Amino acid sequence: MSGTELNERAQLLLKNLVERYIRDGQPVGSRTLSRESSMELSPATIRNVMADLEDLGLIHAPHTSAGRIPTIRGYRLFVDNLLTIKPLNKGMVSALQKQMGSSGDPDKLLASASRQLSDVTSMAGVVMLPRREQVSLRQVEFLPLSHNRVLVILVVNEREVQNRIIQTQRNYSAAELQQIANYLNQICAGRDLRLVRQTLLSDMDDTRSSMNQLMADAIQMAQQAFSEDEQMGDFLLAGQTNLMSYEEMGNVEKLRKLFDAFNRKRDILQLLDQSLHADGVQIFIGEESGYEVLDECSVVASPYKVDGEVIGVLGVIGPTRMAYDRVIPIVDVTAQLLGATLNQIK
Amino acid sequence: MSGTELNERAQLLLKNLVERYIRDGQPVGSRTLSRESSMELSPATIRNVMADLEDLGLIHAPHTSAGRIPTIRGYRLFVDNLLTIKPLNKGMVSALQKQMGSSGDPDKLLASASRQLSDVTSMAGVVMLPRREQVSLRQVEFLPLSHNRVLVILVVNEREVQNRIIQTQRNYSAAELQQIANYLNQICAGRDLRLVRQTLLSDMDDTRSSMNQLMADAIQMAQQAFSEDEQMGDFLLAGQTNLMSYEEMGNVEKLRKLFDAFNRKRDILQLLDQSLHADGVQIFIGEESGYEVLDECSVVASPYKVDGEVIGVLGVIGPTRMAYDRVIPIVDVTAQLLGATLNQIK
DNA sequence: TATTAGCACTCGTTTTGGGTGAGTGCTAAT
DNA sequence: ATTAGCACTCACCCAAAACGAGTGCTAATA
Repeated sequence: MSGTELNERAQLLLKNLVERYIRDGQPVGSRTLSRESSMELSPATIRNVMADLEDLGLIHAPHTSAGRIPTIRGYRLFVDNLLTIKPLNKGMVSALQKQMGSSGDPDKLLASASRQLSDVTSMAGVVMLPRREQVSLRQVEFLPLSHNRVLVILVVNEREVQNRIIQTQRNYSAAELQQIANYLNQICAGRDLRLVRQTLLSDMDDTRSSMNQLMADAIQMAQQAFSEDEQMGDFLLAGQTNLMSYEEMGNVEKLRKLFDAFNRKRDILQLLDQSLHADGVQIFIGEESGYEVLDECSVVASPYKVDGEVIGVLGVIGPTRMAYDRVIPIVDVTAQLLGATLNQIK
Repeated sequence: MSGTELNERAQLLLKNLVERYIRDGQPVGSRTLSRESSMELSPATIRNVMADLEDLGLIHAPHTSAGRIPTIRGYRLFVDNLLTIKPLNKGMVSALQKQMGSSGDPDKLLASASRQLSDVTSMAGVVMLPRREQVSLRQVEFLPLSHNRVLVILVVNEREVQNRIIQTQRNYSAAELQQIANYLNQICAGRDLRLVRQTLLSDMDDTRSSMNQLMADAIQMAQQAFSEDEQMGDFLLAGQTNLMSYEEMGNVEKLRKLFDAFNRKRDILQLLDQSLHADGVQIFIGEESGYEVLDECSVVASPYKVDGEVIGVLGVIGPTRMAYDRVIPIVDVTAQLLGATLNQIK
């Protein structure tokens, strides 16, 4: 019984313990477990087994005379080996399907997916926006504003519209700007934005003298207009407030730190990034994530694909004590549905 | 002493009481007030006055043997008649000025203003986005997508870019779309979007037969593209998490309701709307706002103007017990700075 | 040898109750 | 009109006691 291996009985007991604890949040003792678990064992026997489980660091007692609760390692073992996942029933799937809607707008879809995740799980839903590793320029347009400023509209990746405002040396007329845009569209359309920037840079040196002024201006303007976007990825979060109802979040100070992390975005993004190249559902339990603010949270995440290629990650953030058997398939299915729906409107 | 009028002494006492309570959050008793207030009065006398103030509903005691705290009406009287506002020192103003920055982008400005409000006051800062009562169309552009869908880019109000995706009857080539856009730009540019929609509607009936197919298509497309935006106003909120540190928000359930209201947006918008046509700083104390979630909050708001015309509202949301003498000028000045800065880059 | 009953023990939680102190309202004296 | 004096209230703190869920260990049992 000692050593590092777990016999079947111990595993089953651990499973029961974790399930019970997830159900009602109280430390579970030997008596309870004896009644609960299908096998007929006296509390005393169970106590012996639990002592072993504690030695292995899978459960621990918050104080001497309390029942046991799973440790992070306990949850891990549970999730990896012991969990029996409840497949979603058909109705559920098609409800999700329907509710996702199919508005032509991908942004709306992503938002709807994150809301759905949060609604269905009563936790926080998160959808990481597709990373635009390479952004291919489709079209650029310039409109004059007052005070030597120009409104730049970029259409990239076939369908995304960005706009920014740049400062110019002098006032350009609408016609001049049109000409400049035409020129840039000619040489840039369909090409990657980064490449374009490099090309322009060398172009400028090469042919500085040989170009007419307008062309030179065009290139200068493009430098500004195409400047690095700088925005590290982004994500949509829904249902943060759901997290406020869990007693493990009763501590307002912790809650605040968590919400601050959501606003800061960076940590959450880095974490989600880790699931980007995994396949299938990934689970980070408590401190495993490596981020202190997520100490008492678990993250269930899955990449979603369009055309067989991963373009983003979605998932759920909630307390460590969550119904993994229900949440995992929900995240899984939502990722698939989102992928499929995005595929349709591609 | 009885009746509904307050003599000078009672007012001064109330002022001291509110100031003291705002400073350290404890119910304040007669002894404290006797020491604190400059006039020489024994605690007993002060108790008599306080009894009167209580009868008038300006203060109340949380329990028999505690000091008094201001009621909503007490705060109101204090804010309206008793408050001595600390003007901001020059350094503060120019610091705000500088920090607001002057990036050409109005959106960034608004965001920066709300962040600033929250940083400086340690509460939540809010900036209501300019209402686009009438949106004048500057330019429209169509780009073909797959599956009979078209990406529409609208430039309205000289500088704002909107984009949406519409579904069409058949596939149009880029050239066709270009033609349609040209046609629409000709007849619509510079005009109000609502008017345009109406005009198109009647045009369609009038001249159905006389037009060529493409024109008819154009009008149909415009119907979709210009369809009512539907988005009720919007606002930018910063520093919500600041609110989590106030003990009056210790109650997580209340906090959750408040945050939900922030997400719902509607209530907050309606409240801010009320300040839209007021001039100068407006203050809603506790339940005065009429929204239950704001029971223990006050809102200090001010409209901001461009070109002498009010285009939005900004302000601060925090606990009822806030330093009004400091917050009011901050909101006031920020509104003016924001207006001025927007004016510059108009 | 594995299981179990029994038992002393631990320790968080709840209850009780006295003491303290800040603050009150009332009354009578100034 | 103001104030001193006084009895009273009540949240808060602290310690002791009662409680009870659960434990580890040991010895008996199948």
